Amino acid sequence: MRASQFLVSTLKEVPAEAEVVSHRLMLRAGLIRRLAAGVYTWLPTGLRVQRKVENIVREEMNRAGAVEISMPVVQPAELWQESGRWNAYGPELLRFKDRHERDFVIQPTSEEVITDIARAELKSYRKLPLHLYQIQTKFRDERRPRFGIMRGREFVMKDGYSFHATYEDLQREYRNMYDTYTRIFTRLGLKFRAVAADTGAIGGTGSHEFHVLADSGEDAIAWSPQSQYAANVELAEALAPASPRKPPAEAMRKVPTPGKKTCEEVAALLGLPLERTVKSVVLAVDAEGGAVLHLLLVRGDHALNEIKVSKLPGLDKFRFATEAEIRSRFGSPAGYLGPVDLNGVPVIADRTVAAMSDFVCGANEPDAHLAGVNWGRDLPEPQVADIRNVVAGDPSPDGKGQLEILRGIEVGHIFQLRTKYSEAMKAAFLNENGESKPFEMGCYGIGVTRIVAAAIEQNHDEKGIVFPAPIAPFEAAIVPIGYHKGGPVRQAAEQLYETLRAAGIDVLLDDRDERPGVLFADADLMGIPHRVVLSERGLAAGTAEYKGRRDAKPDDRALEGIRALLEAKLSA
RNA sequence: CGGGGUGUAGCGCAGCCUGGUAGCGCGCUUGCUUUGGGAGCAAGAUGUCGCGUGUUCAAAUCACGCCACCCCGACCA
Repeated sequence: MRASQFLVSTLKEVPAEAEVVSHRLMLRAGLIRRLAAGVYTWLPTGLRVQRKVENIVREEMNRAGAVEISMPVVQPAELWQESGRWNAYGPELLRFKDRHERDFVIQPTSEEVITDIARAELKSYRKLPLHLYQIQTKFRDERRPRFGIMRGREFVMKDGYSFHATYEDLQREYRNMYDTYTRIFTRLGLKFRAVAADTGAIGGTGSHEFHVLADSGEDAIAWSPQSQYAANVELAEALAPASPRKPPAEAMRKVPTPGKKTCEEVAALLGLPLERTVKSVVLAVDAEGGAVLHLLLVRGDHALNEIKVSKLPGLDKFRFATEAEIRSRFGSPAGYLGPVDLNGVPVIADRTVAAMSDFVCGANEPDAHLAGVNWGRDLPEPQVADIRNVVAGDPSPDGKGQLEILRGIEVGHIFQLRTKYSEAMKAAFLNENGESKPFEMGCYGIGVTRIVAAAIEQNHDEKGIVFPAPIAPFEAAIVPIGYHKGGPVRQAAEQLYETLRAAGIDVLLDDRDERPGVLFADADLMGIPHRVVLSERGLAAGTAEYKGRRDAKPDDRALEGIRALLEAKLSA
């Protein structure tokens, strides 16, 4: 591609709308332009990147035996009513009426349509298994679109759905997809990790997320360097401390703590480490006859895990208690609450808290805390559960090593749906015995457009994007200095351009009539991985200058060897 | 949806407090010079000051309403 015939639309200054680095760089490098909140035009440079991601995904899906299909973006409401998601999905599902006042949606995913296809086309076990996928525009009317393409409302997703006669066969395909996703993200040139995940609202049993690692990622991943263990922090189990609880060493006493409401403030006032304090969180469960309050305890430096809490019996529909509820039940404002003398409020202590002795907690009266508190002696032994997020240094749940915490951006998710949709939509096949059975289903998603943003979050520097070669808009750039003067530079540039194109290299010839600084800056900003500079000076010596995007300094190379050099770099 | 903030040229911003014919930088156009890291000089073009209503002789500026967008919290690829 010649830059003069392309649209290189770079920005020196950053539009004020962008806060996160990938969003800023995507705007500056001319990959995208905003059209509405969470809705973006993909400019030619950006679309090249998106297509390269798509093609790798498509190749690997095909290689894995999946078959491409294309389902409508606009789907009739009837199917969604049939699956129950018309009511269950909420306002993120974009709905509208056509001219006949019939209800339609824009697909956020396509379980309904694919299940409808399956029940019509897959009537016999002889047609199973089958895995159908599409790479398609999705729309989710997010509460708050943000971070540019990372959490847009319109985005491109690869969504695949597999149909099986047995659970065993679903599990086989699930492992197949796990391996396929691993190959895809490896080929994309990204640092990533597959983690065990919560199944969330989609339901089903097994589930893994694939995260691109980046410090700016929204998700926290717990993993053990000593083993294969990796899980979303939402899910990772916090084991009970290995050492038993120490016997009481202090007497329980009330200490004045005026105005000190947080564990941090109380620990600082008393000169104690935060690990000696206990944080009290009041949850409410609405029931007939009024809300029932529960007191949950985690160590002062730990955080409550709401997903774990919601899995406790009776707490699946919890909410945080209001200040008024707390005052009337505890006789104290929030900030001074504790588990001692509670007259009947159920207490659930985290495993770590249950193993603490001589700890500090609220006294259930304003401006006072209790110190030297001990289970058994000062208050009854509590109900114990795992209700906190793991932190770095916790023992790995598989018993091997200590956990570390990584930040990640979720770009893929695989689920075993089982028969959730096939039963709801009466999608069944006849087995060998002539019996009608609901399909065992799996579903598998990859956020194609999000991958572009995640790749940039993971790979950038002060000059701009540093794309992995497999998804860069161009694999290499030829930057001729003085192209418009004609002469040997122009001639050599044209010749090299043809040579590289003939070798199958996706190269940009920057033939724009700009000063060298502009050309260099743009090539860096767009993240083109390899750059070849041609100048009169170099050509006189038979050399061109090569620089990799991550290299600190350029190298002079024989002009003749540039093609072989790039081929070697690109196949590495 | 709750909380905070911003809307002035394609982009980044000043002007608003204290009302009086709209500015700066970048970018864009033309010419000359320049040509190895976002050039210099000169001449230009580009604005319903987010929208509406009100106050006023006069509104970018004051008041009220609306809209859009951004940031922080609860969800997801």
